[in-house]
Amino acid sequence: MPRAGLTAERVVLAAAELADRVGLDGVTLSALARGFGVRDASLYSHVRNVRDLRTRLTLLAGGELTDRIALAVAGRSGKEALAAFAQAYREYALAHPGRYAASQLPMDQALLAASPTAQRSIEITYAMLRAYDLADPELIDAGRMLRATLHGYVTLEAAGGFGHARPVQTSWERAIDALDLVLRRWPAANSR
Amino acid sequence: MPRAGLTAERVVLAAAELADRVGLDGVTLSALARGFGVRDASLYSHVRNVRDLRTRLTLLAGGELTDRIALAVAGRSGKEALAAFAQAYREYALAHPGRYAASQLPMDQALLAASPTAQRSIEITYAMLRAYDLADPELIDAGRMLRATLHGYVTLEAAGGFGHARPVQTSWERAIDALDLVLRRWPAANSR
DNA sequence: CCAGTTGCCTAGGAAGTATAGGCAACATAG
DNA sequence: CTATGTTGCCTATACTTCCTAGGCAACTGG
Repeated sequence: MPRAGLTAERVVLAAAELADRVGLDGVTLSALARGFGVRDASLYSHVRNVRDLRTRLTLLAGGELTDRIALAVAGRSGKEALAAFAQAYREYALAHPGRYAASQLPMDQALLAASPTAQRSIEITYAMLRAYDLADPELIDAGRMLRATLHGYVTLEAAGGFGHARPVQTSWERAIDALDLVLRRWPAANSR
Repeated sequence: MPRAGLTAERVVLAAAELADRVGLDGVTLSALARGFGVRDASLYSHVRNVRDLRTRLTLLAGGELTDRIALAVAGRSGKEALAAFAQAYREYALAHPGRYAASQLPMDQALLAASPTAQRSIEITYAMLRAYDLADPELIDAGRMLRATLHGYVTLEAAGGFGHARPVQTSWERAIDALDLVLRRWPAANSR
């Protein structure tokens, strides 16, 4: 039986492509094995189990998303950086829905803490927010809100949640404006 | 073989409770059948298939969430209504993680359009936003952003995405303040 | 070349989804 | 009450997915 030349990397990449094509739920070891022309049991030589595959996929997609964002915000600050950040984020999610979904999967906290990519993602976000003169602890609050808004937006969009005739792109641009506004005037704790 | 007295409603309710207990992924016809002390095949007398079960679960959870929100905002306006809305939203998600996840599942658009609950949810949201003097098309944009932020927040929270030591409740309160700020000063299209 | 490693396979089992047909509990009409 | 039609349960079965164990030969390195 000649070897098919599989490696863990190749398997994960194929999983990413399959996720984008048929959705994350469609990524099974069985489907991947069929794609490679091998038996499903053969994949266990390269990934430990489905959970291992998903973790690797999460890290791959998270890394890609972070790279995209880093490239987009490089050399920019203020609203320009925010818009670039958000645009890169949404474009990645639109172009790679399965990868994006994988990037947001809950993951073992220890693995997450050990991931250079996760750290980098946080640093890029905070660097951008510091240009709005935000510092601890407002930096944390604002960072969380930013992430929530972006994630919520692309998730609802992907789920067909914006059914109104109003073009989503227009609403998106308004949302970026709104985010810029609150980042410039982040509410203090006693603003109520 | 005496009948176990199952109905579709009972099955869906059990699914909701199981979802909250073990997560939405753990809701299987097999698990439900075990809970009722019947064979899995028996459940097909009450639900057409897994997809039908999920759709019913989505509608149930969506209705509960909408009821909670409606109750919370009744008689309130402005920031008080917003805070009540958001609090009801997050509390439901925290108390019923599986139900909440089910409420956000993509669903057949035709079924969604025919759902009184979905319509009601939209109406409640827009009623609240009108108190901020928002009108079409800003109403749509703002509504989308509100939903995105809330959904993103509770989703990231549930996935353990807010790992920093900063208490999430504090960040949450700041996010509501931020939302109130942008709703009061919703950016116009030419604000750039 | 030889020995050790390992990537493939088969075999098999567990769990979940789903269909078909049978039987008796159930509901309803006369 | 009885007869009849309905249907909720079961068993049997098939398929899919996930996973483990052991065997064999391709592969690697000395």
